[in-house]
Amino acid sequence: MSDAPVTLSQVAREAGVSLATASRAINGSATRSVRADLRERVLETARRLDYSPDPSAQAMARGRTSALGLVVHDIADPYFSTIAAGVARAAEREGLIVTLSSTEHSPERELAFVELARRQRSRAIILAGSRGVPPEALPGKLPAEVVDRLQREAGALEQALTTFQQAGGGVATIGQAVGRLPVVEIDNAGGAGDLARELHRIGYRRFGVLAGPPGLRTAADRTSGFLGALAELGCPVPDRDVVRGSFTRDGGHEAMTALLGRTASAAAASEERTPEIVFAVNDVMAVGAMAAVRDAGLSVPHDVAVAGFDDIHTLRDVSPGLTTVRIPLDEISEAATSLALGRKDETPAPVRGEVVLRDSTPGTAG
Amino acid sequence: MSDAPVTLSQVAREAGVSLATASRAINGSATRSVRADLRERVLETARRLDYSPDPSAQAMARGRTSALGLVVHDIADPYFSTIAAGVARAAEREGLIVTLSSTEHSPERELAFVELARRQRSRAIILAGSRGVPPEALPGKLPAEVVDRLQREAGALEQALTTFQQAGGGVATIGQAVGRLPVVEIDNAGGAGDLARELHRIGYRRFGVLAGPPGLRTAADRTSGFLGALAELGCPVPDRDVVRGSFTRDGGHEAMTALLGRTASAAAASEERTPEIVFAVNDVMAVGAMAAVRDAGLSVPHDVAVAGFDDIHTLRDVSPGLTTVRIPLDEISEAATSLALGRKDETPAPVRGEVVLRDSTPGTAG
DNA sequence: CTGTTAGCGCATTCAT
DNA sequence: ATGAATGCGCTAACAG
Repeated sequence: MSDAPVTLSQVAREAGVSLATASRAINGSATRSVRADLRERVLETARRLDYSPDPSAQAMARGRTSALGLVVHDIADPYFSTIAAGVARAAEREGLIVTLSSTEHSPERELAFVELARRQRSRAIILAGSRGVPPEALPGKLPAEVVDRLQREAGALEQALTTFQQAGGGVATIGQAVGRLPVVEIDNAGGAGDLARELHRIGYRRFGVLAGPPGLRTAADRTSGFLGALAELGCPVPDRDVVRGSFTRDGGHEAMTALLGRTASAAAASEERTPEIVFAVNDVMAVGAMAAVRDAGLSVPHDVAVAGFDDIHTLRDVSPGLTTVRIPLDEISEAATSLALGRKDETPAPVRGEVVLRDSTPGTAG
Repeated sequence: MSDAPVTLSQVAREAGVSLATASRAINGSATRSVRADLRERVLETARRLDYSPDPSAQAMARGRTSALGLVVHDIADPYFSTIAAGVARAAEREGLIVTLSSTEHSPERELAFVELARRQRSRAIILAGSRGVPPEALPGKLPAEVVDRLQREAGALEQALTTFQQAGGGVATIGQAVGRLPVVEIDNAGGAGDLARELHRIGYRRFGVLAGPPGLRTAADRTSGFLGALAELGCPVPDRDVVRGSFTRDGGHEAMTALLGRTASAAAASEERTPEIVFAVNDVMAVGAMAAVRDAGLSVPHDVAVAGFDDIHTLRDVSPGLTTVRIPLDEISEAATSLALGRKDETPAPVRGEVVLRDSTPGTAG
């Protein structure tokens, strides 16, 4: 019925107090305090008039909003949507509004959103799946142009985040660090190494890897951790069995299809070089890879075993169960929220995942 | 380096014009216009100073923000995250900021968010998975208390949305209508009926249904559409083979487990009444149900066939492929955004899904 | 402890 | 066509 929203001054007038008092009563000012009976009267009339503050006005007066920006590559990806759920829950508790940006893997959008968050004076911003220049460890040199572009993009992003932070905003990244900014780090290399050792222990020897795209540190770290551990075990993976694909379900499908095609033709010459197990650097890729195996008329794990990384929730429903490295996404997203909001002073220790063996890698004993 | 954001007045001063002129030059006022050379000068200095407007200030001056509110039950659910992706894409095109609320199935949060959107003067709000009082058609009477609560909740939600709309905000719901508010409707009953007829055609006769919870119209409509079509085909489903569960993956798992347990014990007495096929009212429930079948040591479709509804993306990776009713979620979420933004005058025709038969329901011919 | 006042950054009305 | 002035709703100095 009532069209125009109720304002604070209406409440104040109605309650017979000044604007300032009403504000303090409702908001509980840090410095000043309000007599109990007055506060009660204000609160009561506010309730009666169904008052609630205008966030824009508060933002202007305070110089900061109560918005929490969340940046993900693709909200439809279970990995990111799980993170989003955790962040949303934490934000709700803190009374913050979540503003979402699904960048669809575009560095430009990522950057634009960070800058928007700054001028909007968002309280904090959380970056999941952030980028970073790939370490040298990444197998296969990249063209100088590509490295150049990646560096430029990473630099711009870091610069924007730093500016945001200097303007008083909180920042946290999930996955791996961007510059020296706060991060809930995932020990990707360590987890992948653990996985490699475990798979080796249960008997696998001929490995393939579905690596991610250049420019994604997370992917690069997992790849190098995996390959490094195998090399130490005296079980190196030939370059030709490391196939790049995008960090998505379809990327996994394509990479696996390519690998299968290549090894099929090679099989005639020397059967020995067919990977008996393939590690995809994340679960959505692994799931796509499993589909590719099925599409090729083969079966997991009979013809080829598969392992992933992350342990996304939807894995409960894939069959056979996918061996992976469990990352506690819920905890991590909550931790990132706390970190971004300055609830924790220091950067927490890197999260090291836990290897979870399932039916997709039964081992070679049987 | 520069800490404080650049303001319009700084740009104006720097360009040697008044605040008003700068505003008009940058924003292109509706009524007034600006001389070309001046405008160019303003634009140039704005660019040079890296000016960008403060959304809160604009919101206050204009009386409306450029925020688009999105309400979903659970952002981690693939159904909703797909919708979110579509809405995010459309919003990006429109230059709007998406504010997300993952209500975790809480009517109170839903309501709170709608009210927040009003206070915040959001441009529009999109409600996915909205509630509604279940139609009488729903099998099994509900306790009067429950009906009462549901009605109260639905009424409050509709009231809040209507108020928001009267205050100038755009509204669209996805799924089924809330009152007379704009909606991109899904013909749930029709689609479920089509599915029932198709399954009947390929030979199935003994059906079970994993129905949703009371209070969810979408679930109720699908259930009644399915049961109604079967009744017309002379193939009614006994009440005992209609099991309720929550509208989630776990709900499907539990309901299927319950159904299997019940029929297992009943099987001793009369084998005939074991459902040969079970329809879960959405895909995530169906996927949970398939897991339950596996957990019981049985197999799909050999021991029991399964069908779902929605055709969520992640279905590509379940095996065997799940028969379902395909709903074009991408189109729908874009349509809903247009509708909420008033880009379309009239409510579009209800979307009727398309039955997609896959390996989970091979039929009884073989 | 309470009230008065001055902006926050911008769009817009009114004069010019 | 341009500029000066007003106010959006609220918080935070400043007085009392």
